[in-house]
Amino acid sequence: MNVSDPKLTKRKLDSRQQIIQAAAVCFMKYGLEKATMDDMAGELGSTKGRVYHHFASKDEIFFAVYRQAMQFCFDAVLPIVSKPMPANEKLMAMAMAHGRVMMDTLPFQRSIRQGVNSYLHGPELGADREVLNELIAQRNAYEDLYRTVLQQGLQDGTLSTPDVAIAGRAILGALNSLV
Amino acid sequence: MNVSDPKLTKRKLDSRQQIIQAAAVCFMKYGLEKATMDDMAGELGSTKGRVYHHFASKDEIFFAVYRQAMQFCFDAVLPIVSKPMPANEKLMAMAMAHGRVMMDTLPFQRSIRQGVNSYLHGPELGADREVLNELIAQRNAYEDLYRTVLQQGLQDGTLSTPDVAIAGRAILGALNSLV
DNA sequence: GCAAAAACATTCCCACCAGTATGTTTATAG
DNA sequence: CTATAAACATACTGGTGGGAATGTTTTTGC
Repeated sequence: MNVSDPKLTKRKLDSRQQIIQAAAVCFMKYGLEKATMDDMAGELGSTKGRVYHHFASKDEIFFAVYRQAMQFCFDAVLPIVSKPMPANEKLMAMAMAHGRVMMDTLPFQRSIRQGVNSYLHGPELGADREVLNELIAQRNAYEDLYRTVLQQGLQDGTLSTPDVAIAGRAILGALNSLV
Repeated sequence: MNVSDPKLTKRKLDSRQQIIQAAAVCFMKYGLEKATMDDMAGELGSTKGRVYHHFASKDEIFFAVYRQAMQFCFDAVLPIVSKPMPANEKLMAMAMAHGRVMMDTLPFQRSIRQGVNSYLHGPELGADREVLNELIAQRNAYEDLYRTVLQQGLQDGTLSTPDVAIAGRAILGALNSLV
């Protein structure tokens, strides 16, 4: 409520951010399940105690990494989407921006690639099911940005394809292959 | 050396084949690392003893699944490659055949998708490094089939693209997204 | 039919890791 | 300066799964 409150929260958030970053690196280096909590702690020269003080479980950490990764993508691409441009140029600009983000935040992007596959298998997760759905929804929203521009291109005549769905798949597939 | 020898080998191979099939199913259902040896054994109504009698380790089983998966792909696509056709038609036929194989041998294809990511992480593997390289080489050889046809299409004029490498990526990305 | 080996099943071991419990330090509040 | 809570570190536990050791049955070669 007084001036110390935001300072405290900032410290807390900074520490969380460090952990998320380290987790992303470990997920990329060792893989989703092979990366241990000790690995993450070691990555920041700490111990598990610190990690579990900020996150309840390994899953929760991965979710945080996922959110961060998607945030990076949205931050880079959304500004371009809102700009008035011919659809073909816009699509290119979006793809370029996407590529840049992939390079700049590689640990995060590779982590979520692994995670999507890993977390879809098995009926585990229990209460986290809703969180998972939220993250999947975010990814669909991001991919829809590209599909929307593709549609615009068909209407303004700057793009053409026999099949919209297939073309969308191909574009997303090509983009993701950059990882 | 006599007539019983091939019969014995056939029984052995059949059992191995059953295990490989069950392993592929488990890999798809539970994921690469989450699938346990007991899962595979349970899938065929047996126990670990049987599995470890035919395979030395979990890795070795995965390698067998990988080989099988690639074999399915080659068997389906190679006959088309050797046929005399215009490149654009040939590419379509190959893609169709690829799609069919994906549907027919889904457990295998999904397994190797997971495995490639999983086995690239970490400097483990030790002596299996060479086996891994062999499998990667096989996959590259398969993808080269598509790139080659793409090149042919550029030469005979039935296909056109600004950038061969990018187009190749896009095609493979689209094909793999079918999984 | 009878050794011998292959094809299994059963049982056990132990390394590993997520998560917990508890101790210790550091910062904040009053 | 003190008590109080947050931010860590340390030490421990429980379950799990890969793989080995060992037993049992079935097949094969003679």
